[in-house]
Amino acid sequence: MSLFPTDSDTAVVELADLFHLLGDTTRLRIVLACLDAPIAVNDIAKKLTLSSSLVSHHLRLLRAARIVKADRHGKQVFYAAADQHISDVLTDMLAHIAEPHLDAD
Amino acid sequence: MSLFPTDSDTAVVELADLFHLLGDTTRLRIVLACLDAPIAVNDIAKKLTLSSSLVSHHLRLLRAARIVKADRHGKQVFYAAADQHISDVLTDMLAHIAEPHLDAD
DNA sequence: TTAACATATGAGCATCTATTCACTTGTTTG
DNA sequence: CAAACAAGTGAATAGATGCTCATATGTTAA
Repeated sequence: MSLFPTDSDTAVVELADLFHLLGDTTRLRIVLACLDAPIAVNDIAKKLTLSSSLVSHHLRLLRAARIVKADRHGKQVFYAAADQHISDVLTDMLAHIAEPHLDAD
Repeated sequence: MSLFPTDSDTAVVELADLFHLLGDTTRLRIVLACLDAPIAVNDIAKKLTLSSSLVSHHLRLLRAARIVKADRHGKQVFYAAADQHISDVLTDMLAHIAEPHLDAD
């Protein structure tokens, strides 16, 4: 297959799913909170001022898409970015935002 | 600021907006269609079997976020990826999908 | 076992959004 | 000018989804 998949390719759906998950502010914040070091659900909730219920809901989706991975230590479950590509994607997107642009369309 | 922005940072909102736009299958297909070479609205519509109205609606959003850029030639308007970071992001995400993983959570 | 804590999950609701349809705007040619 | 073609836009709607609340599951300590 070519570098970028064609219309009917299931990879498009997979790609869209991943981007969709990162496309929510709350969920993106949760991912960002997991980037530096593994962090427990409650600590994410406190850090972002969210209910642990909501954080858990989002982590469920993020884990299912393998954007984050879970690691239980006693009562707590620590979450971290699943692989390097996740932070690479975020770095690229930040670069896109930083890209200089004239407002000439 | 640190590599990755903090909670209240407006960059988080900007990032989420970009991901949100790529998080729709139709819109993502449109972006992918613009990657290889500039392509006219009608040609995108034909290639993806969509109404040109729908394509136009999506391109409006994609252009506003500077994911694609527009170039008019006569009656037609050609769209292309706005900068290299966009295809970089897609490449990274594809790598994430390709990442080997055991289904052990 | 019971209690306390940490995380997970189901249902309901309010909000958002992708799509369609009708129409308008812009461009070139006759 | 009018006609034909390309693209853009507004409104309406059907479906998706993030959040809250209540509850359940899992883990450790007493």
